[in-house]
Amino acid sequence: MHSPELLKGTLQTIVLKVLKDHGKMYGYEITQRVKELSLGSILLTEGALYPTLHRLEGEGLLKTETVMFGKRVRKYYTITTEGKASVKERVSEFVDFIKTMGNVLQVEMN
Amino acid sequence: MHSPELLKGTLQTIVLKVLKDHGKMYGYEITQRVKELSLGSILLTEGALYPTLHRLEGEGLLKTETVMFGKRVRKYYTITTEGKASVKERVSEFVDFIKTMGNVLQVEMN
DNA sequence: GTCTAATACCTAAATCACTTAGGTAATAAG
DNA sequence: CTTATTACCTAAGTGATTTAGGTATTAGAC
Repeated sequence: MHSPELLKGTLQTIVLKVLKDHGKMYGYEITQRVKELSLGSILLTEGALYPTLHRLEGEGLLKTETVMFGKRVRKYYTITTEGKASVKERVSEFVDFIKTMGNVLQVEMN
Repeated sequence: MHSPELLKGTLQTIVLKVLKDHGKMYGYEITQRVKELSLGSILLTEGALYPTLHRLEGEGLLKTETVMFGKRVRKYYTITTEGKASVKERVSEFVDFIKTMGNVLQVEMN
């Protein structure tokens, strides 16, 4: 586990990117995928995730579809065209940030 | 300028690392050095910097020396042995974080 | 069969680093 | 003499995230 402070400001980008790469997913599934991709070091909390999903939906970057799975509800999220444009920008902004931090901290990031 | 949210959680690491690399410095000088190293994209605000310096001093990671420069006060900060250990840890933690983010966002950070 | 862990959604109060917005004062430039 | 820069500082406000709750279904262990 990383110190959680570093994660701040990256949650939206992570959610959008994972949804862009893996298509239709529901909230809980996103937490599991991120856990997998990060080898267990990024554990999204539900208290942060659900409000973020609702916000991204409200901004038109995600759209939803509620499905009954037996008696259990699943709310699937898909990225919109607008969301794809946004994630592209956010990821490249993140990469720029990392390059800058590499200069400031004088380390190689690879 | 990067979106400032990404910077959250990195301020202490930046301050400690810059002080480790450049030796004795005062607050204003740190803002200028960081601005330089980041090619103008990281502009530390004083409202964040000074409380951080005081906190790091309180934790024993920095020590200070106040010098009169003509009629102007300058408070020089130096990193302590404890601070050096801390910065080493924080930087490698940051590098780990970047690697993890590289996996999650599926991008090369170099 | 029932108890716990995992799945699956959600909200709301509290936290805390940081921004914003102040304040003081010396020096340099025009 | 007025503005920009240097140089320190504090405190209220902000906002993303944590913490701490709540509801309910399904699977596995004992």
